[in-house]
Amino acid sequence: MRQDTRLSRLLHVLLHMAQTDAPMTSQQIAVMLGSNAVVVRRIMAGLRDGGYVEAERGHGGGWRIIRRTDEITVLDVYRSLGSPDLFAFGFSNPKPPCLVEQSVNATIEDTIQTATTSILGQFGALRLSQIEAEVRDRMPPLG
Amino acid sequence: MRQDTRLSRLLHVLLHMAQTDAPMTSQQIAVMLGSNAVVVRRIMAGLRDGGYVEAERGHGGGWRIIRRTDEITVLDVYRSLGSPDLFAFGFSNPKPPCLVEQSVNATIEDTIQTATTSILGQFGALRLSQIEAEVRDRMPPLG
DNA sequence: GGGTCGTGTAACTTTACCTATTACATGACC
DNA sequence: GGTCATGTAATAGGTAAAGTTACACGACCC
Repeated sequence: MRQDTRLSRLLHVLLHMAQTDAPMTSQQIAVMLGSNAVVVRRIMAGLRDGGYVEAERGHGGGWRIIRRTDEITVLDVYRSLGSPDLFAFGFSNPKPPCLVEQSVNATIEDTIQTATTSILGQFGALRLSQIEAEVRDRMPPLG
Repeated sequence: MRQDTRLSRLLHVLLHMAQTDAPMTSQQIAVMLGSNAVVVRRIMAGLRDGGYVEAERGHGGGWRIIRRTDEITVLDVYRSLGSPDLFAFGFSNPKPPCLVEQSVNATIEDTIQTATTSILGQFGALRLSQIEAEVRDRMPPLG
């Protein structure tokens, strides 16, 4: 199954936007992501509606981050995407008449529930500023 | 993203097979799952190769479970499917030159790693017999 | 041994969803 | 007014599971 890469793309974009004051155009971002300007605008729409970024049109326009990186968590970004499915597996029939299938569903559901709590908990605890700090760790020393 | 329902289907089938001595044909199973006999044979192939079920051809043939339900874990069934991806999200470029993207990937990877451990741990601890017990809990009392 | 029933598999189609592309309207600046 | 940029609809592409068709192989029954 093809994976949804929007979350990691958005994080990538936001961190770059945080590094500069100048607005970035969708086209610039698209090149950075190896993607397409329209795709970029599409996935940025949620962040704009969530109040994390701003878009200006015309000459000198583009996208700008309008919150500090310690005010945005990975969970915020995930929610801006509309909280897409986290898991690649699930069950076909949500309300089966068969008791056996009900139990199987309950079992899978329980696992998914536990893992969801774990993942969203991690996302919620992770601020963009922490990823920024990790970037600095990866930077080779200057001079 | 469409979800992979093979795991829950296999569990469902195995538990029904454990309830009877007579072999079940792919067609019977397909009706049970609201699916197709060829699809059933396809997803059962891994269980057969893993030594959990046996298939006999011809008159009176079909699928039979050849292990006790307390000898099979959900993890075994999952592995029989070839350990498919658990998560619907991921990153596009596994080895990006960009330091920022590297950090984002590491962050996502860390979350996925933690959640994978949690999920596979739960799968490994869950025997089919435990799901059977849950089915009994759901049964209305007799008489 | 021919007929029927069942698995085993290959090949193709369908389905669903993210991704990519095209096209065009709208707004902002020079 | 022209150009640059976002906003969005409409359409095509890519991928993987699910569904379908077709047929070979093997086992049982008469």
